[in-house]
Amino acid sequence: MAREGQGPAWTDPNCPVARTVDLVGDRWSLLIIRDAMDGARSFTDFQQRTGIARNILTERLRKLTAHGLLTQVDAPSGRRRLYALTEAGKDLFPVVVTLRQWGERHAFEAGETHSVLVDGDGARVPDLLPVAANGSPLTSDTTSVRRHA
Amino acid sequence: MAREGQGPAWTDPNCPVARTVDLVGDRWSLLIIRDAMDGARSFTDFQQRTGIARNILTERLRKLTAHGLLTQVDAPSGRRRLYALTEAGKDLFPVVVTLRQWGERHAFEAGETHSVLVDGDGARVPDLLPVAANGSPLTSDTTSVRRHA
DNA sequence: CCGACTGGTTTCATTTTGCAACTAATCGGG
DNA sequence: CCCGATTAGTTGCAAAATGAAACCAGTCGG
Repeated sequence: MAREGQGPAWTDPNCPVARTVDLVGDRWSLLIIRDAMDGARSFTDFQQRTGIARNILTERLRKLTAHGLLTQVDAPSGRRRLYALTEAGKDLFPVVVTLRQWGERHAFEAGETHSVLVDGDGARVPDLLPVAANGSPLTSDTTSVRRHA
Repeated sequence: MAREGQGPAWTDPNCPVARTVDLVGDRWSLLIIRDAMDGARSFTDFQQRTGIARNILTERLRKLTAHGLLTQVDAPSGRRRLYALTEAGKDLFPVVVTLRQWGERHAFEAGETHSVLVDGDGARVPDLLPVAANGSPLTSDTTSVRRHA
């Protein structure tokens, strides 16, 4: 692994975007999180849903666990180990939702079908949009990054 | 490259999350997008801000351009080529914001400082939270994915 | 014409990923 | 109690992605 004893080893230590990407910005982690949010619990659940190679899955589950996004819990009956999202893991929900909504808008051709996220009433979840403190919509043009708050 | 002539080659063709991750879910693409949103335009802008290897940057800029997230524009004066976000690229803003906000909440120790996203008035942008059609807050426990809408 | 700068490309070493086969522990019957 | 299936990995190896560094061509300012 890395990032242990001393050095941060972050790609860009004081940018929150970069730190998050360091933790979940690879080809599989976010799909594992997505499946966990959709009810996946066991090693084979994740393996079958994502199609990830087993050794890589092992490594990702360990990494996500090590960074506090997943925990291992003992199954109620039997001795199989199951994985569950921690609070930090569940808190990635807005990230997964915005990724999904962007994909729905831009990664499908006109006629293609795709899965849809719905609330408890079966209604489609509305698009998430950043707003200012006063409620007006924001874009990258109307915001800026202030270094080192 | 790949994903051209015929075969989809998507990791999970009918999941919008997976398609988005296929396009921008690598170590660098989202940081390039982040920097573009923060004003980066030229090859060396991106290279210096991210620290990415030059050959990889070349490849990423081409990939993002090929998929319609960036465009190349000729500079007003001189003949340098510049990159700008397309509408689809700008539309990743909510993704970058949620990644940033998650990082702020979970990827920093108590005392650490980090950059902050502010609106035109200099006020911190409020946390983005998925809500149902009726306005009530949503989590992964109160939503579900309906296959193939 | 000179030297610096920009936007790459090329080469090569290192890492990461993926596949497939193998293993160890449990589980469900019969 | 033994058999075969299932689960959760591990191991070895090949293929692909990444990174560092050197190289190169076309401006640009003087």
